[in-house]
Amino acid sequence: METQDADSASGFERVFVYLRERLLDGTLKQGERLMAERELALQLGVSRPIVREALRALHMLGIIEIRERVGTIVKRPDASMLKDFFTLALAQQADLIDDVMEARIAIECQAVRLACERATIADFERLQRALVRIGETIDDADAGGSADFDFHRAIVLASRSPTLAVLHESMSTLLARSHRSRRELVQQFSSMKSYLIDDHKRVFDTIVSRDADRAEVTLRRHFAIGDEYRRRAVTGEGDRVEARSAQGT
Amino acid sequence: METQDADSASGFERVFVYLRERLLDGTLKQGERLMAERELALQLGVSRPIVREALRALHMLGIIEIRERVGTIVKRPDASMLKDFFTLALAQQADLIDDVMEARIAIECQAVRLACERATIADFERLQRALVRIGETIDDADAGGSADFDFHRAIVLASRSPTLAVLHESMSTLLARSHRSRRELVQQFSSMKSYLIDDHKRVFDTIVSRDADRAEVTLRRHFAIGDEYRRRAVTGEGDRVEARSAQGT
DNA sequence: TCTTCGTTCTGGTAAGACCAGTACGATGAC
DNA sequence: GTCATCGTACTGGTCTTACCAGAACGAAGA
Repeated sequence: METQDADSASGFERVFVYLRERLLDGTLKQGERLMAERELALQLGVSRPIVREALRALHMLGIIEIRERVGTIVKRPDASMLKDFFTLALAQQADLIDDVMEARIAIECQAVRLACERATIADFERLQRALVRIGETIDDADAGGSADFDFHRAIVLASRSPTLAVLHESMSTLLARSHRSRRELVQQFSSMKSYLIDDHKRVFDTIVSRDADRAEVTLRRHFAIGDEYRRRAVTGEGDRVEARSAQGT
Repeated sequence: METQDADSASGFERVFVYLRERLLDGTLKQGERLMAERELALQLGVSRPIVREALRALHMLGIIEIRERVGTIVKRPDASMLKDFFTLALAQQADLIDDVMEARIAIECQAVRLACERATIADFERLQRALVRIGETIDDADAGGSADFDFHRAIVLASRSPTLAVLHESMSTLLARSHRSRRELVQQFSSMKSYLIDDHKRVFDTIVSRDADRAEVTLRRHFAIGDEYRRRAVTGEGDRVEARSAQGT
């Protein structure tokens, strides 16, 4: 007697839309518990499995949290599902990685600008720590890649932007892998060690100086140089070219 | 006799992980159909509703497509669920909108750079069309906001980056609303008309000139000016200030 | 007042069934 | 032999009923 008007749409759609509307119009607020599955099913005139499908869908969206034997509550939105998405999407479309890297550059370049405005002492310290670790792990591809990644993440965190952070984090799986493989080039190009250390230091300095424009330029150049190394590795130019470029820089 | 071996994880988790692995290791490729729900349930030793939950979850991730009475197929990854996410996330955290706007700026600034490298004639034409529409709809908040949005979307499309496009698109709901509300300021600030027309034109010109650095600077300034108008509107400065600023610019 | 216990509620899952279209092979007409 | 038609098997969509185990919470007892 309550839901037969909501025809046309499938059961799942009905439940999903119903819940979405409740979330959008503020009827369901963060931290609140929503109806029990059974009650929801009864009220919407669908079966419980259908309700569960809709809840699972919202759960994947990072909007609700399903606590076993407790209930379903609205949680702080969390885009961690993007991680799964990027990972799976990449598996289907391997060529996507360069594309994602471009998006990552977008995120970080904006982040470094905001970081110049908003970074706190704690952010500086985190950046500093990452910087030190980059120096310490310069000869270790694994730890080095991890340190490199931490530095870049520290930049994003320093931007104090949850959205940028979550987007960056979503790409982390890919980024981490990329950082690591780039680190393996260190064996090939001896000048890379100083590049890795000095260039990150430069980026750090510009953030400390709070000059957004220069920070972005520096970071872009940092990416460009890294790309250049990778390009050279692909085209087969090795140590020989290395010597020249080392003094050229 | 079927499930006790698959320990620890819940039924849903088992199915989800199973499918994810298949997708990651290439066993399931794009366009392929996966097992029927019943068969999947039988093989994994879970009930069909559980299988359906997992399929629904993957569907939300934009990885698979469920065709009624036909089957479930692996499709080209599609991040359109981000739209739902941002919309719902914003409803829960209204303060997130400025944050999302910053992410949007990140996307567009990178996009405009790439557009300078990659834009085709078709992209220029699309930008041009949007530009014309901005001029035509300058007095209409609705159509004007839409035209404005189209222009910015055209920039992202010109970047030829699927990832940037999908991220931008995900924020479209919020952006569209924001563009519209900004357009209402036109009534308040007469100088906004020329700003809207000239500034977009300037951005367009820099893209045509394929000067990435200048394009980004121009676009950033474009955003900054828009922000400035909004700031003034919030602080209550209206037409009075307007006259001065008009000649000041 | 604090502890303990048990009822109740909750999510997790299973199993079986029916519906309505789709896909496709078999059958029949031409 | 070719083509149109027709069944039938299969598929997803959904409902129903039922049981489990742990959490929550109030009542009863120490």
